Amino acid sequence: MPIPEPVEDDLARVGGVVGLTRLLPDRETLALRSQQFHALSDPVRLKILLLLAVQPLCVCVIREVVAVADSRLSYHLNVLKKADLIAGVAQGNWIIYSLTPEGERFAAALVG
Amino acid sequence: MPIPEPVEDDLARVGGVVGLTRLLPDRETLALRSQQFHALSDPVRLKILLLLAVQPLCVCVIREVVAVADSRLSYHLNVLKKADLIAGVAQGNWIIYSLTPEGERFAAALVG
DNA sequence: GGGCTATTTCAAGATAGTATGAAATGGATA
DNA sequence: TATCCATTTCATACTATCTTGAAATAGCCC
Repeated sequence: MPIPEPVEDDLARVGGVVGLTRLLPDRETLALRSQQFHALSDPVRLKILLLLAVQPLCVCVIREVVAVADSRLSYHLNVLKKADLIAGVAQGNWIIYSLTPEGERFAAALVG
Repeated sequence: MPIPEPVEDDLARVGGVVGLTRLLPDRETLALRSQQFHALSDPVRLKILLLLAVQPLCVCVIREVVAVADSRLSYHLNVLKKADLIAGVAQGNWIIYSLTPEGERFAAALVG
């Protein structure tokens, strides 16, 4: 395979195509990361993450701020939950959501 | 609207629902960020970003490592390009892709 | 110019993600 | 128990994203 020279020189230094391939994370890690990024690929979910970065909130408050239908909000909360970015604990009739450690990491990167 | 007490106390401190709403970025910023996250929500694109974090590469080398069809690779490169995470410069018959500053930011966050 | 190569573009179908409203769940209160 | 309220679940329609193979583009070399 012919390769442009400036690329070829550096490529040799990292062990060629084989060397590059070895630098990549395994399939599971890539799947996990892409799931996390997917969870943040929507403005509604991004808002939720940023809100929970301020403080834990019940669904009722989140709904007021984000202004979407109940079922839609629930759907997006679930996407974030499945990506392990947020978690909810029942408190009487309410559910209070907060960021997981992973969620904190992303929120911090997003703000900073 | 009734609110669970532990939430209500903190909520008052940040200015209630109105205060929370003001903390959120504007629509364009949210759209930009969600586009960036979407661009990274796929294992193939994640691989590409990580590869380009090592060094600039032509499509031919990326294809070897990622092992997908030409048109499919081109599609994913374009998603990353539209999100302004990578950029390509033609070099003779090749196109050499590298990370943009934004792409570097994400790659660094991903590795660290 | 003619042929070769790297990469992109296009159109089509296949798949995945999202919105919506109605119904279900489950805790609280009386 | 009956009722109310916050939230989720479900079914369905809709929309966006992805894959595939074939064709197009554009630079290089003879």
